[in-house]
Amino acid sequence: MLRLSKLTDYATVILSFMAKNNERVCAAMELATATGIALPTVSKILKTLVNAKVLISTRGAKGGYLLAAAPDKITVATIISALEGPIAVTECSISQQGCEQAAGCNISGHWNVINRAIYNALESVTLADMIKPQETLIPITSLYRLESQNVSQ
Amino acid sequence: MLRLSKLTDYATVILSFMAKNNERVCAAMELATATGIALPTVSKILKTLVNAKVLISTRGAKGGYLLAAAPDKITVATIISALEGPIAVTECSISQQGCEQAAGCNISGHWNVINRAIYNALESVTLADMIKPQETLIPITSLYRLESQNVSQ
DNA sequence: ATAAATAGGACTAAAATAGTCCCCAATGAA
DNA sequence: TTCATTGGGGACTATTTTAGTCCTATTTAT
Repeated sequence: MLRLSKLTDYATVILSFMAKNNERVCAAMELATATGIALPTVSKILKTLVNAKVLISTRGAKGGYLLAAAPDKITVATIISALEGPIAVTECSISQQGCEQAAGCNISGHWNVINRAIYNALESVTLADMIKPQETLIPITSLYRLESQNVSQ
Repeated sequence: MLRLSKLTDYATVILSFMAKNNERVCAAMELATATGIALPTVSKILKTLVNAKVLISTRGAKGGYLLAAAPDKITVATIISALEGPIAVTECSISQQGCEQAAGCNISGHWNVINRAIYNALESVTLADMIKPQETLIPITSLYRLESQNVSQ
């Protein structure tokens, strides 16, 4: 299914909330309450996002978290790679030395083409896009074509 | 990292081998030997691919597996959805009823746009492409841009 | 000082994935 | 017609990954 982890999903929810409250420092506790995600989990995600420089943190009383850039400068690709590491579909695309079966495997170049296409798709959507009303963005026909895929499974 | 499961990776290796030996029936045992993947695992993957109609099987002595279509008609999207189910990045994109937090969540439409872009990328590469020599397909510049992403992790 | 926050990391629990095995069904050949 | 060969289906186990929690240290406003 080419799944994103739950934590990444949570991260987009948290960041969307923050983007709507742009320029305001939010404490972890506030974000947990607002999103309904447990505090320790929110906290873990926020720390990761700080390390990836998506957020800036302030310690101490009245501290909290703030977006490190404007919502239209933060892409989905950035968020995903912050939580999951490099955006690539196979192990061998990440480490340059390839897999054990490197000798018999001539297909890594093709995965790179695929990875690049996926990366471009993720790079083209920003946090600002995500908080826009969605009606402007769904071409109904595309949903139908996606669903017809599901049938084969 | 947006990972594909190992089984899917194996499937591409197995199918690539079969594509190179197109029109020849291959037994599971032969494929296991050729790819270095354990027989029970190969067998499991082959069964899945038969169910998804990517392969056709023949039982009994001299039986085995055959591609159900020409290599240039079998896309990577087909292979991936055979093994992993619908190609979508979030749970909520699959079931139409959305997640528990549906009320507060306005972003599913945006995931659909992303899913579609990814699906198109995967649909545009076929098994025939994958067995071509890879030199013809890697634009070096794209690799550099992909690597610069990895740094942030 | 003290209370309110984040930082870092260890740890546990739960879930998904990978891998194996067994018994059945089909088929071709001796 | 019997037997070796090959796939079909599914249960089961082990492993790995992911999710989630918790503890202690550090920072800072009041």
